[in-house]
Amino acid sequence: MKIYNTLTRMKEEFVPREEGKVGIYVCGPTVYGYVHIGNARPYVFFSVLTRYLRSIGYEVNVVENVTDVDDKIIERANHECVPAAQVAETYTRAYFKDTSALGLGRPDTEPLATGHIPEIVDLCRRLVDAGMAYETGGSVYFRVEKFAGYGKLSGQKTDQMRHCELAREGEAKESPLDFAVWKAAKPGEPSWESPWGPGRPGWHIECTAMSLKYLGEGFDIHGGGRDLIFPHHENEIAQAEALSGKDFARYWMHNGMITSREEKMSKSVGNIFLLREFLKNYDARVLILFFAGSHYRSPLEFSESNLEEAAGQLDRFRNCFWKVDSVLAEAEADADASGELARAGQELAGAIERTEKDFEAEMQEDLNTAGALAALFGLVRQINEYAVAASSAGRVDAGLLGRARDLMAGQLEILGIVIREEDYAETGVEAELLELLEQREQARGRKDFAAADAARDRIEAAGYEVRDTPQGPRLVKKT
RNA sequence: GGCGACGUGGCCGAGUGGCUAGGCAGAGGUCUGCAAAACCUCGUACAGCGGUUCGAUUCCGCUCGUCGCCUCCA
Repeated sequence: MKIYNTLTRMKEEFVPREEGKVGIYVCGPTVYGYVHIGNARPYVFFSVLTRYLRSIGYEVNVVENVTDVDDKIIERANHECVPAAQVAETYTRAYFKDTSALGLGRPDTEPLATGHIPEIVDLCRRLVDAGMAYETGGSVYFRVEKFAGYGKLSGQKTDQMRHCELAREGEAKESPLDFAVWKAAKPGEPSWESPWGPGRPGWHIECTAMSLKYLGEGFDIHGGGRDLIFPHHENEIAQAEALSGKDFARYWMHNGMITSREEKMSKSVGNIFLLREFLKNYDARVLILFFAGSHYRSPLEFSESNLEEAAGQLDRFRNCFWKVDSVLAEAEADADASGELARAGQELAGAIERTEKDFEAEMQEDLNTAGALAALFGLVRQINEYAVAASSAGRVDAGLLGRARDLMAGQLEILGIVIREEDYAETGVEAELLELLEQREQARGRKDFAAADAARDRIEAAGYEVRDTPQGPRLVKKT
């Protein structure tokens, strides 16, 4: 398959380090607040990538970190007058809870920065020993000018950077470009013992340490949001490659930003929407479809109308599953079709083949989920068409229709969408509603449509749609 | 100032040197008492200006516009 590699700015054929195996490191959150929609995009996207790679036979190991010690966390803790560790713990727990609610499972390993202090200190020490970093005032800084490859990921040239010439208070860096790998602790800050006195990791070093620990030098894919390219990922590369001289990661994948009101969703702009709030109002799958509807590298506008559109797509899939189940339940199984049904069957068989091929081709092309989705909708149409023919013929090629449904379900699952019977099933409906439905039928029988509609309104108020089919009225749960 | 991306029909959003994206909304039709669901038909779009080409929305250049990064950020 092809993957766009930020490092080379090209789509490249994906060749893993070790045949059949893929190691992926994704930059997870810094836990100083609740996860917002923008944070959710990489989480969702890299889970799609993972499932896709597994579906084509790779053994995938995904590591997604949690940075639970950082300036932002300390800032927030000071602001709220609570220990930093408490802030980190609160939001780490919330992060697991909120993202789990997306129903996408978990990465294989989710290491915490604070659980890897020895590895981080060791990395810092080796950088100092190699002359790539230096200690001053209890902090350790990376000597950017000593690393020739600096800027290769972001395309930044060190001499062109617009940087603050003034060192911040307490910083005595040799060059403004240098960045902290270890920060001396100020009173009251969380700290760990180190050869340079009590301190804590700088931002960036935790990702280098943990990715190397869990995936090793030269692992396959490193991912995260575009906004991490510089300085975060650039610095990760510097820290790792300054020591080994070897490539740190082979492919760098970056998702585009979620925007809101045409601007990047970020706390500083004040246009964030929390994932937990979203999930109160929408099905998680609406968000997943919303993301899948555009290419992962493109910016994507988070808006009510765009979400409604995704919700409509979810409904379309759901209705298709409902129709398949209805037909399989109500039509007589008969693989020997003739006439109209035979023709529809042939078209469906063709659609199955085509969808399989198209979906695959789209995913192979740098995970073009929007194209893959389009392929799926083509299958939906063909399934619906077949269902109409089968329903009116009263016969169905159950094997064929079942294959179509399984293909649809399997591909949707790769994208992160699972549609279950309970999403539309009539089972478990309260007797009262069935009673109302019966009343409606009787009213319709005597052409008392006012009464029939009143009964339907009450059913709908209870959360069900009434769909009249050739086999009689059916109830379908509303979304 | 430097680096990078993008500008597609009413909206969202793929893609391509010549051949239907898809979804939503809209119009008409089929079915239906109505509705819902579904199916059928309908829109000939690619910011502007040049250039390359037999032919460009697709390649190149310029202009305009939007956005991201260069500071914390998914």
